[in-house]
Amino acid sequence: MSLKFSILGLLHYRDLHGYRIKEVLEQNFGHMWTINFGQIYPNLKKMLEEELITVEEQNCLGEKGPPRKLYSITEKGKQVFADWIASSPEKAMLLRDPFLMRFVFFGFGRKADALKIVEEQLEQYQTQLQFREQNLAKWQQNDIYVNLMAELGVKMNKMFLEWLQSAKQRIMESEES
Amino acid sequence: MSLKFSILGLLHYRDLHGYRIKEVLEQNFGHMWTINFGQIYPNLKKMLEEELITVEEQNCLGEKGPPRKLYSITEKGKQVFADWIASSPEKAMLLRDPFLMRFVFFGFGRKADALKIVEEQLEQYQTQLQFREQNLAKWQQNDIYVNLMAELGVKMNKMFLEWLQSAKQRIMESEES
DNA sequence: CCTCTCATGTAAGACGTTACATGATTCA
DNA sequence: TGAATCATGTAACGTCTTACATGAGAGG
Repeated sequence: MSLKFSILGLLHYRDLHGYRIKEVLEQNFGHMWTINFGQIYPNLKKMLEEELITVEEQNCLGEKGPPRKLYSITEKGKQVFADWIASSPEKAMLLRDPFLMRFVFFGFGRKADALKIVEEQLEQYQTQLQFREQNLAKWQQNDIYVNLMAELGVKMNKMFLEWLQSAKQRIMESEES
Repeated sequence: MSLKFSILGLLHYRDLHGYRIKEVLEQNFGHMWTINFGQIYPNLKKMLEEELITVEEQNCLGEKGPPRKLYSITEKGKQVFADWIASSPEKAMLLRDPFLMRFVFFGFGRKADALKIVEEQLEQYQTQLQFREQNLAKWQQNDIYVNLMAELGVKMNKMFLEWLQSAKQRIMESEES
């Protein structure tokens, strides 16, 4: 379960509460990862029980905003994280793209429908590219790995965009089956 | 749930039984998708109830091999599939890569560990690339969309490989934090 | 005969999503 | 006062994975 380790990773940077964890994860991984409160809070609860993190409740003190719970990583948490990061990941990656899922079967649909959906996806890739280029700029001063990751995101996005543009041409030139 | 539609898509090409469906899906999407029998058989059962497919049991007839159940797509199934393929997909893609998940946090680990894991991943990308190039060659005569998809797979793989090679250089040249 | 592959299936549990419930603070 | 945002949480449901159970056929 990688949400657990993502949280431990983020807590290396600074203490966070659940709501903020979701924001940060969405900013960093939001283009390829969805996180729900329904996952975050139960996870934090479990990690507390495992003593990977500690909590400090900021109820009615001088801080502004509604009451929140600030989580910090423990020594045990750092150890568990360190073991994870030095262990070999499973090799398989999971790319689940609802667009590509349809795309591969477009031959059984109508060319006009295919082109309409391709058009929509091109816009999607363009919007996403802007977002990722902003991220890249924003993270310029971060550590080398975060930077490299952001660069990969931009490269990948550009490649998908170029691929889909040339695919659109090929589809338009193709004969109706 | 897209497994349902993948199965309907495959059944447009030819009738299949559950075991074969898994093989075909793994050959085509195996690098980005894992499918278990625990998903396939219950899905087929449900799709039968929804009358999207029909079944023909090949028990003790002249065919060789153990008894199997051959599934075909119905007219209703084709209709449901056609509606799906003409509908706009959700935009978000999901990229869940255990390697990248670790990579982004390598700054909190040791450089030697990072390099070891990067090395392993390079091999993984190389193996995968060979596999995808074979697929591309194999699908040369298939329809335009399947071809384009296979090309994307190869392009993406090459990009990841090149990115990780240059990342390795940058990591080696970087100062230990 | 034994093992491997082909083939179908179920059950338990982990993981993820959606929807709902609650309440405080902020700002118009 | 009312709506929007910040914040925490739970319950129900759906999906996915892992492990197991079963059995036929093929090949040594």
